[in-house]
Amino acid sequence: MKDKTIDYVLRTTWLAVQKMYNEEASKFESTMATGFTLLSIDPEEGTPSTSLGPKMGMEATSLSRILKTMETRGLIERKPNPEDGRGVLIYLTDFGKEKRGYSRDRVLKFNEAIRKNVPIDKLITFYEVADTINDLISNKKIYTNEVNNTKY
Amino acid sequence: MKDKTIDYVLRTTWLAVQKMYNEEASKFESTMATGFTLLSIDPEEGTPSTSLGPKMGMEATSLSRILKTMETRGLIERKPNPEDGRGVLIYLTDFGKEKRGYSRDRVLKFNEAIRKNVPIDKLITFYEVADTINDLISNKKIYTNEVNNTKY
DNA sequence: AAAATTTATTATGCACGCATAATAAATTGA
DNA sequence: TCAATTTATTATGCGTGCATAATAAATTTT
Repeated sequence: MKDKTIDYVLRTTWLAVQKMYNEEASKFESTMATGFTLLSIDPEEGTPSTSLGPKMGMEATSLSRILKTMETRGLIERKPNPEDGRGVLIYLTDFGKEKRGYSRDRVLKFNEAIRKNVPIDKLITFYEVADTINDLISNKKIYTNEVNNTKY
Repeated sequence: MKDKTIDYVLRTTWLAVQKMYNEEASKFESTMATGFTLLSIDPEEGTPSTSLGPKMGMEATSLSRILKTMETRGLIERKPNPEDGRGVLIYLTDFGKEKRGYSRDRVLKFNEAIRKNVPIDKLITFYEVADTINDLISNKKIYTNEVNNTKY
């Protein structure tokens, strides 16, 4: 494993998690992204769709299609936001609340399993390294000093 | 960051890396996956396409479409494997070799930047935790003990 | 050797996320 | 106030990866 690049490790580990979540979600006719979205919607009151992107770490434009699919499947309802003519409030249906419970269970179980099998200090280091990677990328410090097109 | 779930950290960090690689690749009319594939192909001799999936950590079926696109774009040639009537050997074109150099540069620069900014012991821990996550998933130890459909 | 199984590949459909462009409403500025 | 800008949303196209099914060649079994 240590001879692999950092991007390889990140990529394959994430793909494994994604695959696992999608396999689990398929057991209750759902998907990973739908599950994550359900968990980001307040089950008690209208959730402004603007709040979902930041919470889930993705672009609003990516969410739009997911929400549309979720509405088609009867998991949510989109209602106009009375306080903002552009905006939308998301409401979970009873069906959506049911699926949300299943998703919540899967996410909790996965995260518990990791915490039980990884010492806390190592987990903290893992988070720190992820933070550093995100910082390096968002600060654009990697490719800025003159792009090198050397051929190998 | 520490209040985020492990899957959230993995997902968003990988998405940031993917986005960065795609932005870089677009500067030389390529994509991330094409770059990774180019780097897995031996520039000197025919590469059996069977070797690519394991090396890149993905299914052969996923690669098939990527290779087709790469051939269409003139980066590679697929020739029948004389030693196996089912198989295919991949050859880089000169154009493919040129793009391979650009991709190699980007991957090296990224991994160097991380290594310069993350102490080696922390990086090792990062790899260890990733290993543990992959093990837990592939050993199916997370959801096997009676699926719990409790509603929340 | 013939039948059954496995392996390599392709095609197709779907999920997930970004980029870009369009539209409409809200906000800012002159 | 009216124009310019910003913000929220949707639509669309594309890249990336998996699942499934089909096909053909190789291997194993009988």
